[in-house]
Amino acid sequence: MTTVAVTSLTTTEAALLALLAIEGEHSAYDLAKAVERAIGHIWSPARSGIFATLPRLAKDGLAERGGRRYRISRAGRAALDEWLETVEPGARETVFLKVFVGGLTTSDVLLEHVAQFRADSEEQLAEYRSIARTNTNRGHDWHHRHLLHYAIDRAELDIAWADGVARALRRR
Amino acid sequence: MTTVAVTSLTTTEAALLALLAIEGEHSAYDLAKAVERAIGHIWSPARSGIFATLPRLAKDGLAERGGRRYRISRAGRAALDEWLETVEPGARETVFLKVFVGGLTTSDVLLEHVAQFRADSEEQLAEYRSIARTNTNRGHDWHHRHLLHYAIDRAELDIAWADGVARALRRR
DNA sequence: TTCGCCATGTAACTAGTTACATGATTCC
DNA sequence: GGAATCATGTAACTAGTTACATGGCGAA
Repeated sequence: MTTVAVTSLTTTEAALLALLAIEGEHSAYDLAKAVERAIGHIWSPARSGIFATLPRLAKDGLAERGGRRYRISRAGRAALDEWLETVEPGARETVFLKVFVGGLTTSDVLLEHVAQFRADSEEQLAEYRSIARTNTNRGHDWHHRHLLHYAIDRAELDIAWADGVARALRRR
Repeated sequence: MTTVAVTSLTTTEAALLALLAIEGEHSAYDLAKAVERAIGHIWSPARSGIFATLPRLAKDGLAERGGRRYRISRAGRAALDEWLETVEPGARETVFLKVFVGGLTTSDVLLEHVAQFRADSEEQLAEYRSIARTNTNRGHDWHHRHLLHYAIDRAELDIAWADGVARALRRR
């Protein structure tokens, strides 16, 4: 009988595994540089966090260490795949990250993420619209209204983005 | 010679002080309800965090405790005012919070926050546009491009919002 | 040769969370 | 009078941060 560790990845762990999967073997320092250049616009762990996370990945068997360099292991790739394929409602930031490293998975998986993102945004939009109907525009409501408008525009932007990405994915 | 504690407020502390300033005396439980109803759309501490924070505010002299109820103290109001008036670059979420409770400060202060927010967004927009020019749309760049478009649209939305809020504030 | 920056980490802290515990109240 | 739910908290954990330490190595 084998025991399977079902500990799911933190976002930082997933992002680093994804980087290792994309860019191959790297040292912590190099990964920190790589983060700063690219993925950091989406997910940006502190340099010290990278140095702390990589040995943990190695200890857990998700990465292999050779000297100061790390590369993703077979188990790490499996964990990463599971993370990539797990759709969860309300996880907006991780959807962005998953699309960013979307080359590591299939269009079908990405479509599921995008669909969930769209559904979440629709829900938010409905809620904000409902709040807007009760806004009196007097007193503190005057200020709140600006944020409501922003939230509504933002939700609409999110929906349009989701639709655009979905169309592009299906066209592939 | 007097010693002044210059410990600045955490976002949760500021949000709770602002709620106390707006809604008057409340218990932790009532504040948790109030958070859920309104300000929670912008800043949403866990219920247990509220229970933990209020006694700390009282200990620090920023709130006065009567039984289980708290109200903001003179020192608390001063700390809140300073928080409200402190403009810092790149603090997007707190700008939303400050606008939300904007009735506690002046239009001039809010205009400064909004101007900083706009400047931050312009900077982001320029950076993302510059990245977009180097995007090849091949391989991983194909995926990155979707996020770049989103980031650009988002920055443009932010700028338009800042302009709209600024106009409204000046019209008051 | 010494000054500074590159590369690699560690230790302490922070702001928050989830999960649990427990007395008081209300409803059937 | 027992069950649910309200009201109030605490303890342990988490994912991250900032600030500091330190050895090597290249340039003036």
